[in-house]
Amino acid sequence: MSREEICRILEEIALLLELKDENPFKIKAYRGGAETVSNYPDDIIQLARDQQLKGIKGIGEALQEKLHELVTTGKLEFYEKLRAEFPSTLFAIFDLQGLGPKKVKILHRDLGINSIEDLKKACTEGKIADLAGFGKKTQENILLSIAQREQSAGVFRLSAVASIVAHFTHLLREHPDVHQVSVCGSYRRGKETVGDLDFLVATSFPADLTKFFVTFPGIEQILAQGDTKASVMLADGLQCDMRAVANTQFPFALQYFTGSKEHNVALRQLALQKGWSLNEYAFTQVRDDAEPLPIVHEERDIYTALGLQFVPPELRENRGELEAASKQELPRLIELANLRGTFHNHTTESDGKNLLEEMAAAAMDAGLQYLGIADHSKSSFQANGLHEDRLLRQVEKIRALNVEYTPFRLFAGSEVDILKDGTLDFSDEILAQLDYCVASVHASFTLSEEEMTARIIRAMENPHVTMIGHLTGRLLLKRNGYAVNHAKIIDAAAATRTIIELNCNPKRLDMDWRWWHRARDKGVLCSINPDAHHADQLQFLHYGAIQARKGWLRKEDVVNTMSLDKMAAFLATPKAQR
DNA sequence: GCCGTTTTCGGCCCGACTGTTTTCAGTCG
Repeated sequence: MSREEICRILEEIALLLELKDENPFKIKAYRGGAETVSNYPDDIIQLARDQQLKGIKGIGEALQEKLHELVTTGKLEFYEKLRAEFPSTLFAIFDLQGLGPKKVKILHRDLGINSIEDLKKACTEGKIADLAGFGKKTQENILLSIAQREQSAGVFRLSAVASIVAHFTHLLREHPDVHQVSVCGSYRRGKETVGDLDFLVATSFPADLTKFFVTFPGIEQILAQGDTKASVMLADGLQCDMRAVANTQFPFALQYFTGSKEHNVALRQLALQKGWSLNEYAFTQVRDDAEPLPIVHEERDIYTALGLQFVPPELRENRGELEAASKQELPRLIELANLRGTFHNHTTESDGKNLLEEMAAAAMDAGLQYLGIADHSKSSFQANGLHEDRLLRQVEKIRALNVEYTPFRLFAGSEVDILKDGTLDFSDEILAQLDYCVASVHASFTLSEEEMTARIIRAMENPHVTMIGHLTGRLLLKRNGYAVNHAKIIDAAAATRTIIELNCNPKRLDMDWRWWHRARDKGVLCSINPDAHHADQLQFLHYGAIQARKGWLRKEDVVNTMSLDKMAAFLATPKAQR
């Protein structure tokens, strides 16, 4: 039983207890237990097996016993009994925005609703509006939520499939008859979400490879299996395809299956101009007066043959990359290794899981020169936001630690709430004592686009606001961002010299990559920030680099590529003169 | 269900917003 499975079961218990109207603090205890299990820095499975969980904060006697039962028997009687009381399809309803345990319980009890399908039917039949505590508006909102969910069904966040990609790629690479392996498709292009995974292998024995592929762990159903292609469905609904080609075909297949479709269509048109046809296997001559066929050893040679610069996969979205490549004007894209530090990180002082010192140690381990600490401000109650006195004490502590940490450096900041009217949660006098500040919206999401845009612009006009955090507040596949006029925000950012964050928490990836090219052209700087609530989450910078590349950003467009000296000088310069 | 220089019970995160009500319950961050 894996750590993830245990967490899922504890979370599910919490939901079930909510349905049963249990003591909310008991529910909280199960959630806390899941959190502890997920973040525990040691082998908590082994500790549970050896009954050595005593003393771990958040795991009391009851959870100690339950975890022991889970890891030794693979089952938990308490959970099985609880689960038998409700249909499993009921859980999906909790994912809908606006529906919590109380409402779900009423729907289940009074209308016998057991699934999203039942719920949708009841809504369209107008049965929901008559329920006590519900109304017409609620009914409409539920239908909206369902529509949004349907839109994103069978779609996964990039980070959610990363481990499957690594695992399957590894298994394929280990096979003795495989020469080359790559994942293709939207995953290779670094799209924020993917619908399926495409694996490509070069081999002389394709049929053996498709046979091998369908034996991979976690496969629930084999959708198709032929001599060169296999298609499978994993238990979580993720479809994985594998294609096997000859070694000489590999570069063509890699290019073809990476896409995007629109990029490929444009590329094939270029080939036709030279008298060649391009498909997933080769160039072929289609006109007598065609130029001689090029020799292709690797993917790059295809682009070269067409008179193009190599187009990195992240840019292959048919958004001007071929035109730029034909003029040799593609930007030299930023790389993860260019990052020297990062801002917007939390500690246990607000809702982070690691101490200030632990976050600093993780940053040093990651090879960073500096780390910005930006805990929540007081209005974010739910996140244990800091009042002025706690903030100033933290600043003092950071200054003291910096003496010891030299040449590494902590920057003292705050993730200050942008209040409903665009003013900030801290006064200018307080903000002036910080090295920087990230200003973010955490409440009043339902303002009109005009109001929300004005609200954020007002915050940017504050000389102490260094950068705007998670611009739209979106949670990928879960919640749309609040209404913001990106173009106006970008213009205001340029005018006020305010940095825009690329929040690289894989659930957010906000501001969206589609806007960065425009921001860059207006001279707006980007800060790639993990929004880390745990020391391990500094690794999110990896996703930030990918999204920045998708947004055509170069090293010079991203502030946290600056060396420590330059960064310190930059922050010390008044905002208007940066 | 967890926790404890108030240690075996009593407290545990608080406020805004929405949609339902006619003073508030449910949900969310």
